[in-house]
Amino acid sequence: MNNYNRHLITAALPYANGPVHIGHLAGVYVPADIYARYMRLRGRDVLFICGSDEHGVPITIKARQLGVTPQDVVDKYHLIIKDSFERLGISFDIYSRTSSATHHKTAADFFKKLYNEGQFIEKTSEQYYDTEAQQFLADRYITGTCPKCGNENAYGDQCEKCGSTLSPNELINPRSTISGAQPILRETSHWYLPLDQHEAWLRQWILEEHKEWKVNVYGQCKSWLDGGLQPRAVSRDLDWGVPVPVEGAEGKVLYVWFDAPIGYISNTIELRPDDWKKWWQQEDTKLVHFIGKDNIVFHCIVFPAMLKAHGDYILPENVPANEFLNLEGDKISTSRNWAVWLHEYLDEFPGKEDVLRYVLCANAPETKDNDFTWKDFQTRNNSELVAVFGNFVNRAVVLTQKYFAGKVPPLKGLNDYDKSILAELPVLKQAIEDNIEHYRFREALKEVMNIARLGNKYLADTEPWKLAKTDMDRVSTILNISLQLCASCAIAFGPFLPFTAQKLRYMLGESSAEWDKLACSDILPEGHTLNEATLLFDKIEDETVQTQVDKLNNTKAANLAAQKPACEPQKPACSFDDFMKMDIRTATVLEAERVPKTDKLLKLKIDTGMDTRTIVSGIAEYYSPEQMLGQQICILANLEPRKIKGIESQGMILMAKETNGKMRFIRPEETLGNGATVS
RNA sequence: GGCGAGGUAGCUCAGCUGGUUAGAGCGCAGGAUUCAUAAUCCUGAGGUCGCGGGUUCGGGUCCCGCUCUCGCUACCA
Repeated sequence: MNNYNRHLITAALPYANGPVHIGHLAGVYVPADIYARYMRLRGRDVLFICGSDEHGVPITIKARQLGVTPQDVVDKYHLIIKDSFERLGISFDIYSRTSSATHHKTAADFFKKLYNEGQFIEKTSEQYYDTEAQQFLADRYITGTCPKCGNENAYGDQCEKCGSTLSPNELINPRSTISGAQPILRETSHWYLPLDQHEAWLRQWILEEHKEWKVNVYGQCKSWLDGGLQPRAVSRDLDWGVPVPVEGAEGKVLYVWFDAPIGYISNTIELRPDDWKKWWQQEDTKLVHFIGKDNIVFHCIVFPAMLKAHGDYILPENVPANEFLNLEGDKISTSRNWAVWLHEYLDEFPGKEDVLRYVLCANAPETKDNDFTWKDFQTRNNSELVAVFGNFVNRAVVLTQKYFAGKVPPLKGLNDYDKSILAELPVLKQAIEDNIEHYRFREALKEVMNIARLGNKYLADTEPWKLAKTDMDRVSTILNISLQLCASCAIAFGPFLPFTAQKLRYMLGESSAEWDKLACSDILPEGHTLNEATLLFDKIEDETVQTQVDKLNNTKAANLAAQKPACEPQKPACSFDDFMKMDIRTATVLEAERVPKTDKLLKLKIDTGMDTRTIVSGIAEYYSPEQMLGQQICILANLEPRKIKGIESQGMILMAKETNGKMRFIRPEETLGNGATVS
């Protein structure tokens, strides 16, 4: 790190369509803040940049649902997010937003430069257009019948019922959610960033020059690069976002993935209008992006490609991405309200900001998904923060009040044991530094805690309360050392638990916060007056965490009740003639086998009475080939044949399906001859 | 099915480029202690390092196969 003159630290821009929860914190903001605070304490020149990501289709949809403008939505969440970060002590140098004028200009300029230099390719495609609303429709603005499960309310990009990924033109009966009209296909042109053209240097840069990146990051990048990169659209037809700054591009905005990371740059410009360039364009800046694993590809491949295409910018030196945090065994989910929301936590646990920071760091999902439980939260508070750290400080300070009227007593000679204790400190300091600089914050915090553990052991071994009756010189030395250990704690905990470190420094009579003093044996001068002993942490009682667990259980119960599958709503009326077009017949399964390399497909040979034919059906999750053999079933015989996995399927098996997904095939109440018509 | 990441003590997790009796915290058992928010300190029990092969003098650690979990992705007329 000595080759760098400044440290530019970014934390993933939170998307402003909801508040921040513990998953975001553990994955991104807590580690980033620890890193930023640490670098500042070490005297480095640091900028810690973040802000709300406020564009994109989901926000326009949320606005439409609520009957307000997109700006209203982002205003609301931007404030909640910004405020809650501040209260947790996340020390951004700036927390701005992508709807700012600075950002619009920066993003537009960025685009223009790439556009003018021919870094984009232009492609024309057909997309759905709503003639009533007079606009192109984003995937999410189109609903229709899912071609896969028949759900009538599938979105243009995804069916939430069966989970499959769709493209809008796969939908049957597409409808515009804006006007309800049937959209038409119309030509539109968009610009694409040809990622494929950047593949070669990306391979070299990541796979050769950054083998030190975390395994999850490196692995994900390699997977993408090996799969071959595709051009990616940088614009889309939407009225919310940064308008494409090109003539004839009315109604088009920058795709949110393109404008969002530029937010790091624009927020820096907003903060440092005069010298921002040296932060983004000089090789002696170390740029580090803190993100969650869902953002790896953007920050390691897409954004660097943008920066490289632009030409003036440096590339990130590292992208320490964390895995995900689960909550009480289940995936955190905003839509299911399965989360611990930061702003709620701050209200419900006043003064316990550091407890959350501690727990999220101590159990951070650095190498794999981890689980947050309230039980663990309580245990870590009670048996680590209270019992080890808080208790040690309390012991040292109370003993000093008792025997030396609250003044730091002098060192009166060190014995070998004293020396061995003091000798441990530089070792711990080194370990803390190494771990933080390699983004291992969990391990670093453990080493910090070891200072307090060392203190507890020192007191237990030397027993100053016994010596007080016989040897006050010894007591004097022991308490001096104990207080120096407390002072080291006050420094070392600074990046992790800023509020507590502050409180502790006050208790120690405004002791030093300088990182270089950490591990020194003379942080507190002899005779220095301490302030009154106060408790750094309080125990958390069973009832307190039980309340939180109950809250989650209620959420779970509510979710279950809400999900209780009613029936599918009835489909629109269908004429008798339409129905009669369908040729439904009885048939018998003669042969059945799994289609290789698929999870759901069975290939069936059936006797329809008229002929013997092949049908491929997605029922392997519910029926084994053996179970199907010899069964009489009903089929839609005159369905247009279609190739599935290279096999021509000549018909469809009729299945009954519950809303929870369970499927059973239909058969006549009594076995009939094959080819009997069903109506 | 493909790709990525995981599967190590009761629980939560470390174990870097292969090397002496596999570690930590919590929990548990026993002991010590009382300055401290019944906190602390010491000792101990507890693991066939997912399963099976292979390379090696030697494998949680490398290679192959299998299996389970999580994420992304494909198939679903």
